[in-house]
Amino acid sequence: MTGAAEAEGPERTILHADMDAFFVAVELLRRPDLRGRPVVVGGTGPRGVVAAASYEARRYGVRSAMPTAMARQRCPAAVFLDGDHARYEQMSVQIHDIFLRVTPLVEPIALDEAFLDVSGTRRLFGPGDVAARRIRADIHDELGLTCSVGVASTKLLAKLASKAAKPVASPRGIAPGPGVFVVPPARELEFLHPHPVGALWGVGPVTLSRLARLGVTTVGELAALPLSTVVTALGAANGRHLHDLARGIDGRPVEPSRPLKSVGHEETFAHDLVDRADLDAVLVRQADAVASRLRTRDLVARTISIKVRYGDFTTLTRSSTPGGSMATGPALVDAARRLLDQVEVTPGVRLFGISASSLGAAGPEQLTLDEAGRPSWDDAGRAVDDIRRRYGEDAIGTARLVGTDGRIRVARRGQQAWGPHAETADRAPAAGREGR
DNA sequence: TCTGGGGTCCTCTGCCCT
DNA sequence: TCTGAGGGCAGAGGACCC
Repeated sequence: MTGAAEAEGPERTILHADMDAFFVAVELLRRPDLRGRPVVVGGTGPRGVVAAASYEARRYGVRSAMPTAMARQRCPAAVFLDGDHARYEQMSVQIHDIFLRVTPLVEPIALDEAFLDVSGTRRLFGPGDVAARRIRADIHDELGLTCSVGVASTKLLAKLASKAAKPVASPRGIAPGPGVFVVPPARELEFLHPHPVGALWGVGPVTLSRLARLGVTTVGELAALPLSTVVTALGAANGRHLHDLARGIDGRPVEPSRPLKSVGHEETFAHDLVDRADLDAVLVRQADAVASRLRTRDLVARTISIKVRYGDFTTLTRSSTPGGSMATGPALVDAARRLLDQVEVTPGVRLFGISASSLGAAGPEQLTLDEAGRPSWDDAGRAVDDIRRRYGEDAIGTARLVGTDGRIRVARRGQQAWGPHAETADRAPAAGREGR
């Protein structure tokens, strides 16, 4: 199967391109001295998690999403680096541009991976495996990064194929992967069915244990079960979907653009917060960031949700749809405060977050007679956005965003992507306690 | 070992209305 | 007038993805 010539036929040809240890690879571009060493990128603070590990670190059992503390135990010799989300975003844009040279049908899945539908580009670029090799070569030559590409007729198979194309790290060493892996249409089930059932998209720990109770451990075993049994165990929608996937049925198209459904910010604190005033400062900062991102995309929200996670990890959410649309910081703050009022904070809050949903396009607003002719909060918000674009994110903010050191602290997307930073671990309530 | 952040989608429940 | 069925919607929570 590996590297085999692509079969002829009317089938779709879908590529799944996935960068190898992406965040680590980007860091190695500026730290080439670390090549060949175990490197871990992620949150280096007390509650951080691993975002990516070099293959050298994976030999010691370090995996992404693992608590950093555990990674340090498994591989004390590793170099631990704070992630730089903004830099990965920049690099992701360049990768995306390379994908777009091959086909306009590119569906980004994450910063470092995407599906590409190349069914219609055979005349220009040749069969799928040839297009895949071209993408690999361009990314390597122009950006200095390596990626693995799976080629198949469906998204699921292409994704599994890209995994088969990757290097494999084990305690014995690192086995290089083929880089491109093709699943010919005639051999799809032969490839798919031996995979562990957890390899299916949508099978997490809970579904895995439910399937284990049915004696199912491989995709082939799931495919052999009657649909009714699967639906009883997993529910109608999920059961049907997974049963189809297990039989190689996956008609999901590559979707280049999907509308955004929600915009949110959440933050885990280095130490649990017990003071309502501290949480309020976080709430204002997050609402400010969410409002700014809504305005950037010309969106308004009808629903606001808050999320509270306590020290024992129990998590609750509260949401409301007050009527009318929200896109300004003050509107989001007011709505979120009303929700926070319903929640007990004294047990100690580990994580707090705000999310805006039921999004729609921003349009002309119906003003009251009192509001007409006066500058609105929306105008003020746009002015703030403009000043931040010109002079930096911390150039302006509400009084509530000013810290005890007099500096303005603004929440930014991905700023704290993998847990609280080590250097901010002891000053979690970042903003001051003055009112707005 | 002790569990991030930003999302999407699904299910269940309760309420309101017809 | 009361009651139940059923649809639509909001809210809460769970599961999953990278």
